[in-house]
Amino acid sequence: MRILLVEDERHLAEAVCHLLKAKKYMVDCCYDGESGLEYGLTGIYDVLILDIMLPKKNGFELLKEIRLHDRTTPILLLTAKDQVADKVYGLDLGADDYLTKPFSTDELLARIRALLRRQGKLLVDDRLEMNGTTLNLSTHELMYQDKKIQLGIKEFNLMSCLMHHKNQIVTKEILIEKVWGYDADVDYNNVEVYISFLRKKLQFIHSSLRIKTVRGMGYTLGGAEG
Amino acid sequence: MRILLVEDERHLAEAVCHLLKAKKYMVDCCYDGESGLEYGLTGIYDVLILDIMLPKKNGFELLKEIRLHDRTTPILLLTAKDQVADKVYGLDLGADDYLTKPFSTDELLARIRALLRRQGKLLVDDRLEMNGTTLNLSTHELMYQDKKIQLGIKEFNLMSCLMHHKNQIVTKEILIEKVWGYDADVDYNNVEVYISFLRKKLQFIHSSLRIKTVRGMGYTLGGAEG
DNA sequence: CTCTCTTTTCAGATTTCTTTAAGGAATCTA
DNA sequence: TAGATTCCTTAAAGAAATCTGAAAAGAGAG
Repeated sequence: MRILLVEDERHLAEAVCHLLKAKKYMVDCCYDGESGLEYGLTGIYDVLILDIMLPKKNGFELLKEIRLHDRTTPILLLTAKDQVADKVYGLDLGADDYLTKPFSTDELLARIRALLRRQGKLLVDDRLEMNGTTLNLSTHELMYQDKKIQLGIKEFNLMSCLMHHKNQIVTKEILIEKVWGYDADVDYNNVEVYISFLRKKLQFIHSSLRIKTVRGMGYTLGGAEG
Repeated sequence: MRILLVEDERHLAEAVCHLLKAKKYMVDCCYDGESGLEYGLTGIYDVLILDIMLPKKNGFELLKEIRLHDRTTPILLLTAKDQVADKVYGLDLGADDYLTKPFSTDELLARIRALLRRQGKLLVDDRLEMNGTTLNLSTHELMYQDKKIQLGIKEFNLMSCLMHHKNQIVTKEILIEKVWGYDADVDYNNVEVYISFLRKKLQFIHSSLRIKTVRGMGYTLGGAEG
């Protein structure tokens, strides 16, 4: 799987590039619209990620020109926050999806997987694993040895967040942001309820993972002993 | 299976279109090179059938431009007479096969089947199999042991899509794209209704397959246990 | 045109997920 | 240890997605 990233903010580009490579994608990165067009037209990419605000040629122009010649490669747009108009315009021009900055890494990866899946392409690294317990990112099944159980969407997001931060403390604020969204107004008790659900399901499949609570701080996912 | 036919002789186009539909292919038809290009580049077709003599943009140009962006979709050329030069030129440009007019219907169908088979889109004997349940791709019959039942075209496309993605989740968006077409504006409920039809038919033949719903995501086809 | 089969639409029933609420347990503080 | 705080768990209300039967609309054959 080869991905083209066109993004002029070096920091962000670097970070995303690193993230994608860690997920076993091959990534090329451009920092302006002109070179983006050049690379984009080669047709060798499985997904294109385009920022809207770009030097030399903005994301819309880029998108338009690429779509003149290539209607199929999935394109993901990155827009600044709250620019709904941009979103609509971009989708009209032929983008397949969009993501507003700032975005979470999970969100980005999920969108990429969705685009690839829609194309019927094989996914790379489609599961998270920890101590023998596996979370299938496309079916949302949690599995340990031969037992598995289906997670709901909230349970799934919670679990994947914990697994991404294995052995680290994850605060309830962070969990709320990942599971309910950036500006959600949700009681802490909701997190507690879902943690409870997850613990039950982990137990059900006899997983060796434990969600430990760190009073006043949050939770950490770890093995049975620690 | 979706086929694009680009042919300006209305009579012939009509006839071929009718023939293919009778064979349960989904067929779209264009009458000139420009719209042919537009449709051809969508990438949703399993086979492209291009006439050489076309208004606005002839078959060779069309072929060339399509092959710039899509090297895999099988292309069958229709040439006027026994123009060996045309044949060679066409194959050089990336066509997969050619047929000289006039041709027999059987001949056309055989070429199409051959192209599809070469792509691995059809199994050797024209059927998809899973856990003892088989879907006959040419008669559209669903069979388990000695019981069988006829599927309609929509039911069939749905079923084959699920069988192609066995044990994976298939979203309603994807099903709509595959069954109703890429730009179809179809309510989710339609998918639900047809899933319901299929479940009834699977039950009728006592198949061991089950269509499991993954709430908020889509469906997956699996064995009885789940 | 009529009949039949397919497809779509609609609406109520059903299932599953989410949130709220409350009592009890655990942990901390003074 | 008493009292305060935080967390756990369960039950039940509320919301949303899905299922499904039936009717309406459409398409094709004769």
